[in-house]
Amino acid sequence: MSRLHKNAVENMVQSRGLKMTPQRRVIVDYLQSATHHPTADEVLTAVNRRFPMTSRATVYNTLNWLKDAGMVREVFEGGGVRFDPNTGHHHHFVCRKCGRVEDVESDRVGPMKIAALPGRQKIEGFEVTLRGLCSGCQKK
Amino acid sequence: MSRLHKNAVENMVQSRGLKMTPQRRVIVDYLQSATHHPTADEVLTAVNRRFPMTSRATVYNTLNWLKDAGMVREVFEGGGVRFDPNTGHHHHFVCRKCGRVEDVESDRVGPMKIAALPGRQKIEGFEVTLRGLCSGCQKK
DNA sequence: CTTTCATTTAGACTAAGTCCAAATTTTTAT
DNA sequence: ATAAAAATTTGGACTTAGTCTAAATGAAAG
Repeated sequence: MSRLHKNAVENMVQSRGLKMTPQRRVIVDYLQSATHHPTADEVLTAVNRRFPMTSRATVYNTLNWLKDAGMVREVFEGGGVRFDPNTGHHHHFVCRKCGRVEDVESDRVGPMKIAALPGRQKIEGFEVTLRGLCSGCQKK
Repeated sequence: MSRLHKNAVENMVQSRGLKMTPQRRVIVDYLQSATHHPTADEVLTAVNRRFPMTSRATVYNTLNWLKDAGMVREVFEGGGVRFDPNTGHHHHFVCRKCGRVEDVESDRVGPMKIAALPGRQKIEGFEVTLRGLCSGCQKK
């Protein structure tokens, strides 16, 4: 597990000749401490609590820039795009009832054999999506 | 593997008191014979080759109606929403370059052990997403 | 063939995201 | 500390995906 961290971001910014701004700091802080996978809109709302003038463009700029640097990942689940600050190899659990998305650490899933595909695709990696009911939805 | 089939659709239409129209027939035909997972826009383009006046609304209506009947599945991969006419259990390959999504039959992926999760989720199933380069994108 | 009722259509509308030029801020060099 | 250079922010216009609507059309049953 390798989670987004402020220091790593500051280093990366240095080495790429980019600039660190208050807005970017707030975005990174928010992603760093998120306990779920926020949407771009949730990030925008969060930043606006500190810097009410922050524009959508700035949020998307920063998010895309973190994504290009491999420091956050985009996750497409439940019909929306979410940002995952955990870029290590891991899997997801998705509740079929409430749509909640949770991380599943790599070591919970055993090794798996994959046979060659018929279309000469080059396979570089894989992820597993577990589906079922989250603990909250089992109670009902 | 249980793939969308014209006859099954006609039966379903009957039993639900719906109507079969030329537009719907073309959409079903296209999905039935697609070798990948088309986006709504690809479906629209395909239908328009036969019925140039077909509106976006009709395509979405039909797609949603097939989805509600469990005859196609929505797949959120390759950066967009795609429609999968194969509703049996299977996996996916996603090209990181062009976003193309292809089916991977269940039996290509070996058995896999999954350890219990920390949050007492009830796991009902899983899917694997293979990532890499499709044969087309390897050539360039 | 007529009636009924689902369906199609174009266009208005919304939400998510990108792009732009002008204004601003960070950083570097003085 | 200051000015110049370069990256960034901003708001708005724009695009793309998708939904909704009312009026016109078309399928199917009797």
